[in-house]
Amino acid sequence: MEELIKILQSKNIQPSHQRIKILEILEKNKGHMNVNMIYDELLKEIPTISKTTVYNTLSTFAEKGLVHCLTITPEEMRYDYDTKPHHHLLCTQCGRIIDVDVRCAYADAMEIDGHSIEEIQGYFKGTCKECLSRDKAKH
Amino acid sequence: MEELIKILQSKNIQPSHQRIKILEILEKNKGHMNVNMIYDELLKEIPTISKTTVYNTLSTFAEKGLVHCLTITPEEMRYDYDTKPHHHLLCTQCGRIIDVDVRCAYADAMEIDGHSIEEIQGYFKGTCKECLSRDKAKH
DNA sequence: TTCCATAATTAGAATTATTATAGAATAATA
DNA sequence: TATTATTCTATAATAATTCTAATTATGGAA
Repeated sequence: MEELIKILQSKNIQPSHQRIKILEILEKNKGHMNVNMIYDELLKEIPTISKTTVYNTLSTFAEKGLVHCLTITPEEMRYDYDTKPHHHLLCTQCGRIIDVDVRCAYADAMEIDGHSIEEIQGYFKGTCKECLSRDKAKH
Repeated sequence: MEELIKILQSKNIQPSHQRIKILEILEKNKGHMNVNMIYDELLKEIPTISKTTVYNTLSTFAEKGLVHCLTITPEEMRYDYDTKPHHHLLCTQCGRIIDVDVRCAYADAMEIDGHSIEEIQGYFKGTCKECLSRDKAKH
């Protein structure tokens, strides 16, 4: 709790009740949640929470570098609390988004072809190993 | 014209009037068009074209491997007629999506961490060199 | 050519993520 | 306490995409 507040303050974000709870959810469910997942979790603790607040808070978090926005699934935004450079696999069978630790030559590059780089997004579409072995078991 | 038909047939796509015109537009405007850009171009030639047809056709093209879908701009899908592996830069200033020819170690990989890979998407967010030099000129 | 079956196209409605807006609640400050 | 700024909420607006049902085009067979 105290730690969460410190994290917010270190990023110049005023630690409101809602923001602390949203950060807490991101800490717990290290994953790639979308707004609805976060909203549903929040409802358990703050029944009056508004979805707009979730959107606003996540925008603020993204601006201040507390989360990364993932545009992987075309229909919705995902939020990644892990801001270290890494890639993702979107499993086309089970729909999960899985971290992939690739050694990307451009991970720390500041420019490429004369363009300046602020952010790298890399992801794969395919079938995750769990789905692969489940498929195999069927034969 | 004949060539466009051959391209469609080689991918097992029936060459209808609409599909040929859409392919023609993709050939001409090698870029990363969204549905509205394609739709607006089409209107000049087929005033009765339906936006649903554009969506359906592009889905078909993507299924058959004629185009790649780019989920870079969060608000809309982009379609890339260049299906050779390459990356993209989204310029946060002018909004353009620019091809970036990176030598990615995973470009031809079939699997990673035990997951099987069907598709790779890599892109950068930053400022393109044109915007950079325009900014410099101002000082 | 004419008929038939199938696939493609169309228009409009439905869905859904996200943003905009404006008022209410809360916190900060003096 | 009074004032002010910030945050939060509910609702409406926007816009991309999908769904649906009816219409039209297409290719093959008689």
